[in-house]
Amino acid sequence: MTDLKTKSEKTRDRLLTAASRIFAEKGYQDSTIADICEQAQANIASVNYHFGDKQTLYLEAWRHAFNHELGQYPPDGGVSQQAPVEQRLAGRIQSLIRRLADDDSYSFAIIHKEMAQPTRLLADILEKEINPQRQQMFGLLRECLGQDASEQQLQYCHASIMGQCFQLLRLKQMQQARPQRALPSDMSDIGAFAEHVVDFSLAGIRAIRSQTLPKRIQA
Amino acid sequence: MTDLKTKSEKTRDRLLTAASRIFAEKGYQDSTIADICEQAQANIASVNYHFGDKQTLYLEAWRHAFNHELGQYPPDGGVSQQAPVEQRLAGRIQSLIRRLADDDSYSFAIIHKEMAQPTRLLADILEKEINPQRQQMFGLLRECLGQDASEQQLQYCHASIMGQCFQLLRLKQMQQARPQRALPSDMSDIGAFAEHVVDFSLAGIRAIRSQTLPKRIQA
DNA sequence: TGGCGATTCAAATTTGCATTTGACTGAGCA
DNA sequence: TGCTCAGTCAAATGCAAATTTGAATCGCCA
Repeated sequence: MTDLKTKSEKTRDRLLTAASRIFAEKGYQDSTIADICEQAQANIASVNYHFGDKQTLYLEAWRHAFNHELGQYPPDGGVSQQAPVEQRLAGRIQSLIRRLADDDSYSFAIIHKEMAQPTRLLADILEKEINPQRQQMFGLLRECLGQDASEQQLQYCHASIMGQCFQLLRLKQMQQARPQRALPSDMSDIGAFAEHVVDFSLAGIRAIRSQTLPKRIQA
Repeated sequence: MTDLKTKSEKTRDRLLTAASRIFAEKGYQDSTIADICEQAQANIASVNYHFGDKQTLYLEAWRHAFNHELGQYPPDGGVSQQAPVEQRLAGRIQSLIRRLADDDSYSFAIIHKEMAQPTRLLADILEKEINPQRQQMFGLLRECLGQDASEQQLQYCHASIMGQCFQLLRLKQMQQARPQRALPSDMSDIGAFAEHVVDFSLAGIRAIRSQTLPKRIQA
């Protein structure tokens, strides 16, 4: 890791790391500064010293997690721009799922919590960081579905894909929330699940597409 | 509505109704007893009198919502037991989506919040109430996927379907959380979305099934 | 009518947390 | 050696929200 100059930077860094982990695990409200500081081996007052308040720590922690994950998960999944569109979509889905499944990737887990219990604190950041990715996804879907696809069909297919991806987060979360109980689902083989979502979704998209085409003939 | 005998039952009922709505909207932590009592036109102390504490109110409110929805949304979606299995699965998915979309159905919205921010308070109830429905779903999926489908494939398909259904809740939630901003998705036509999920999912399931069959030939 | 258990109420108490304070530490430097 | 200043610390403060209390009220029935 990049070695840091002063002791304060080390503490600040530990705070950000612990905060992103705990915010991802419990959400903004349920996370306490005391807990974060304890896990970061820092004093309670260090949050105030380094960040001013809990809200700023939240924002900075998300940014910290997000930047940390940048590059590690290219949005295109490493698939060439020249590849067929379904392959590019597949790469994108796989990359997203791997990122969501990564126990050290907190930015999406925080978003997940934020969507369930909006604090509105991240709203601006999300708009700026997530919307571009969303638009790229829409572009791929438009290609897959054909030019006759309606805006609604695009949105629905997007929802179908994202819903499956986030379901993974939900199941992960539930598992870690109750260690003793029998697991409702085994999501340990992420690669297999990612492939499943790709196969399932591409089949779904082709079905929607083939519904759309006949309309053209009828018209 | 069923007329209630005593005034206390009325207050108790108003508390349960208000509580289930507010817990569904904000989750356990973010809901305050003061808010619930205000909306139920009851005194702060009435929660303590009727339920003892906030946790018990939470449990009772979920039960109240769940019972209230019983019958309104038959799990089979009104499709005959003799219908082809894909049709029965379709009915089930549609029924689930309509229920999730219903602004007056709180039990699933509370579950949704509970999954994102587990309080563990509902764990036992959920196990008892939800697992049967889950098992029925697995039965249908097993039929659709064929006898050669693995347990993992079943779980993955289940996750794909439930993920899409819950995505609707997520989007609804986000919409009501930020009134002014441009909507990320238009989910106003629930019937259309329900049909989309059915078409998308059945196509996905058939694709998984056709992957499975060849294994048998190879063997 | 008067008494009594069931409810309701406003006000007090307690709790859990974020935030603030002011004293302490230690490294760098003249 | 003594000054400065970024960081650290334990303890105090403040506040919002849950919980408790005890007095007031209601509805019913002897």
